[in-house]
Amino acid sequence: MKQELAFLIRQALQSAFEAGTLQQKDIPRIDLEIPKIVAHGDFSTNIAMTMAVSQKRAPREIAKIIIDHIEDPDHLLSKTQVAGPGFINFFIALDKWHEILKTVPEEDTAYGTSQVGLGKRVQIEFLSANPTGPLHVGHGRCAAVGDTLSAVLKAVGYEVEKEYYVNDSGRQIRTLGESVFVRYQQLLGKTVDLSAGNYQGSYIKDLARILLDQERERLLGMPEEEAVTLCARFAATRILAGIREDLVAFGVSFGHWFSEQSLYESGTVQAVIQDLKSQDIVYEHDGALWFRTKDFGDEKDRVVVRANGLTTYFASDIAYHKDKFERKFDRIIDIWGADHHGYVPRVSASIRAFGYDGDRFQVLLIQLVNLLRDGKPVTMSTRAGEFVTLREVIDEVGRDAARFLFLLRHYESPLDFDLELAKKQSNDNPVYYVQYVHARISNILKKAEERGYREIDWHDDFSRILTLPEEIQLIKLMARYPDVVARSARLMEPHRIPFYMKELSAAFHAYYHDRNKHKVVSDDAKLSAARLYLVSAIRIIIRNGLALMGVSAPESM
RNA sequence: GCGCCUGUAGCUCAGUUGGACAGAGCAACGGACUUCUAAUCCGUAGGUCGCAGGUUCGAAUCCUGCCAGGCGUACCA
Repeated sequence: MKQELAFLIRQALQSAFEAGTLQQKDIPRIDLEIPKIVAHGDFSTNIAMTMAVSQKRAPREIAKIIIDHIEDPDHLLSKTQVAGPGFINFFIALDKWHEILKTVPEEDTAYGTSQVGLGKRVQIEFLSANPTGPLHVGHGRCAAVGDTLSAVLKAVGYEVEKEYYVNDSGRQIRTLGESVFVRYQQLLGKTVDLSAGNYQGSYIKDLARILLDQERERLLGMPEEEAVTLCARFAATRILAGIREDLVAFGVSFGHWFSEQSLYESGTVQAVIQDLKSQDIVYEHDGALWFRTKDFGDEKDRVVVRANGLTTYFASDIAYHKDKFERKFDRIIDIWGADHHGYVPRVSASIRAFGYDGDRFQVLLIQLVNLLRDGKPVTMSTRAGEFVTLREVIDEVGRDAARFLFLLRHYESPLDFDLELAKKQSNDNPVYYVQYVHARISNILKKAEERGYREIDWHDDFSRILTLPEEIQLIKLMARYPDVVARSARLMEPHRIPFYMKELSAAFHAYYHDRNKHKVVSDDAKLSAARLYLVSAIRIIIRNGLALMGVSAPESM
């Protein structure tokens, strides 16, 4: 509809140019927005004002000329007007809105989807929590945002691949192994203590106990190095399995799990370093091997191989991102916690150093979650073992509420997550407000079915029946949904979905509530059919939107 | 010090790429259940959009400088 209107305006400009009523210029970009005030029409454009300078004429004059040149063979518009300093307001003909209502149940689960992604392949890597401890609340936000963004991108026609990068190599894994080995020895009566750098959480003890059951005292007879390696591998595998279970409970699935260790085992990291050497992108200094990231936009050069011969985390990340590009994605999106933001320039630099198009790579930085309990901050640290797990949150608050709450904020804003509040609020939580719409409509449809109304097909009479301002308002809101999804995808802002859902829900609840004025199922069969069609369409959008968020749509509550 | 993010109603937050008188939920106050489910609805009240300049027809939005908070600034991951 917006596109149709933009097309009409473009044609009007063209014909004004040809008629000489406006000076021939390039046709500018046409911005159409939905005015806040109903009296300002369904769409509004500031085109006349932006053209005022180049045309050297008053905006209102230009607006008038454009309107005079608009040809509208399909009768899309019912009214146009020049307003304020030079806005052109457009009023869409009523039956055009009804045409959109008609399409909602026809398109059903596809309503809201589009093809703007053109089938391009996008890879989205998110969460990627180290397998050194269970997922905690902060991870929940990344998981919810990443998963919903994936769904949104898929809805607008991208081919989306979700990936989890498993940091199963390096020092933190070794530390994990050491921690477990200490606990294991303690269980066997040895007097060894955890060092400050070790993982303190009680889950380490649990892992040691399971290990003891499996291996008995076998590890004591091994060289320590070997025992720690065994502990590390055992623990990481076990923890990763737990993470997968938590993600199942949270409703998040990944198409690919990419192991950091595999980059070493296949020799990829070493090959990449050789490659860098031959291209003179790295140099030696103080015994270490440095990447010339500064030449590619980073503030300074970065170490790839330390003086002690060990590679840095950056080394495998270079190899990893090179691998991503070699997998020929059109777009590569990384979602990281904001505490990693200093890392962005060096990864981007490494990508450009290989000659890849840096614009195809984007990083979304999710601001951190501040966990509160009764308004007081709870400090979280995986290492110190002080954290609230995602699993606990799912169990206490529920998956639907948790996902909704995580999405209800722009990802660039820090999020205060108060556990007690989340539980207390569970009754006036926005997620129930939206789900309640689905339940209410489901109930109406059930009742209607008892009275003989089955699947209702569109009838052209409906556009003459559904004419109450509230009904038109609802239809206009429904018509906006595909735009909301497209916009959410383009800006990579999943929070737009729940905000829209709340708005649509509010409009429905208000409509539903005034049952004296417009009860859906009444004695008037035609009217009932039309309104049943309307509410069915609303239910479809609620269901589709909740699906994008990974939130269930209950039949009853 | 430098870099990234944030600052909008008492609280939690939106704000359609610079538009018309700044919006919602919660909290406060006053109302609505003989129902297609009140997990709902209607109304009242509440703002110097952190501060100060600048850009222009027009700024919460863009630029500059301050102020405040968070995060980062390793041959850690």
